[in-house]
Amino acid sequence: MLDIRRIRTEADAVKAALARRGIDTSDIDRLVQLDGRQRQLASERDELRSQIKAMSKQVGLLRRDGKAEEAEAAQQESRDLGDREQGLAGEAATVAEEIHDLLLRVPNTPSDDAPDGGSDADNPVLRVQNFDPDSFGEHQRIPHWELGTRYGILDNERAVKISGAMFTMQRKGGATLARALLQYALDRNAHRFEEVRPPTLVTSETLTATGQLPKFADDAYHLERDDLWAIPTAEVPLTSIHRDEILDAADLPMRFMAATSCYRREAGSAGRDTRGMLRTHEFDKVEVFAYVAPEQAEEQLGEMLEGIEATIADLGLAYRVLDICTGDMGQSHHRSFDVEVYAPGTDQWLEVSSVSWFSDYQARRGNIRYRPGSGGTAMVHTLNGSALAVPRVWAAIVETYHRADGGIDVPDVLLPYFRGSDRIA
RNA sequence: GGAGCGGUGGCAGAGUGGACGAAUGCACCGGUCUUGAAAACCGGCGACCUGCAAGGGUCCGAGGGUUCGAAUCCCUCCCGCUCCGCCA
Repeated sequence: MLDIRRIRTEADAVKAALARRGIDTSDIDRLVQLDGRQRQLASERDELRSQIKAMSKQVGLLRRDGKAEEAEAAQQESRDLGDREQGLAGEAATVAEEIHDLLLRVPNTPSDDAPDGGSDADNPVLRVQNFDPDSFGEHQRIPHWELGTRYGILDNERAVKISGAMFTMQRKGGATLARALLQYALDRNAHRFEEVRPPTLVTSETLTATGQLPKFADDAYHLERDDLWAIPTAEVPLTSIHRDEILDAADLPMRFMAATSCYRREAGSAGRDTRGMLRTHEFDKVEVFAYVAPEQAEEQLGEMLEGIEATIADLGLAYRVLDICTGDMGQSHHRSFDVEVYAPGTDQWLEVSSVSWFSDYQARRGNIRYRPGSGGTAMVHTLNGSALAVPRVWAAIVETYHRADGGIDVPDVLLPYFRGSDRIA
């Protein structure tokens, strides 16, 4: 969430920044108004409390000195002050609640560097790598779900029987490929990031810190009896590792990575990309994450993007990098880049990674601070990126590595994970 | 799930209705001493809100309640430990 002090002192600048997302900014006006009222109420209450405290001390002294009548009078006066204070407290609680609810729903302000735009159609393509459209043969122009069925490495029919629509199951070399990709991505990043196996069922507080709650509750799986949520990405538990803590500046940046299953209800997506495994309710992903001091954020962002590009490039896949525009950014994002791989079978660019800088938006929601050299405490910045989202990379590999004479090769960098085989199928 | 015991500052740990935001120790920071360091000694040392400042206010797991006054009493919940049950 945004800093209420920033909203108070720079309301116009905040509104201008949010307007670049193409959203209504009347919430900011309302927040400024509520904030003024809250501050007024707080100062009145502080004054009353101060009087009550002084009065109570006097009561104690009077009673000790045996002056019962005077003590009784002071008690009565203190009671009256207490009643007034109660009234103010009630109003203050109402105002505080409205402020909190509003703040949780106001999105992050985009970075000045983020390009303007209204939708994903406006995202500038920063670069295209390894891509030559004429290099693909007819045998590579077959969608992965056809190849998957042909070679028995994808069995979605049975996945649907087991779990319903939009679930997927890989078998044999296809299953090996999915697991190999996870291990490959972890190994690629192990020199920079601490490996973590976090819980994948989390509390509402955890899901609120990253921004999925309260606005996007419908997108997540909820286990009602236990009030737990299935994570949509490892970003969720990783961000909450140090929630409600104050970090030592010397420890920053702190970097974590995790391979987890991710669960998404994907409401409203039926009918598009539902074949194969491009869009499913459950998939595996390796996520990289960092807590940094604000001045370290841009460098960390560049480093993450670079690492992710190298991971994809070394798999021998064509990819491109998009600079996400203000109209397409997620609620919590301050700056964001997408990496898309080229899937020849369907002639599509598939989003396999999103590298994002959240400024202090998530840190404030999760109360994650550090002690800067200047003294006191300040909010950290958080960043994360998908190091490798398995299903779409799986699809691109199966299509790209399909041989003209039949069979599917293992990309060189994955050979160590294939038990001596050099064939996926 | 049942029974018992707990939850206090970075850590350990006192405090069971009245000057407690909280003793003490450790850790940490500054200083004295020393060629340097250690030791010793002196001083400092929580977070947050508000205010130009002086100051005022909030926070002892969370939320409610009793009281003139709550870390302290009562209720609910959460978490931890021990034992039992169950279990990969």
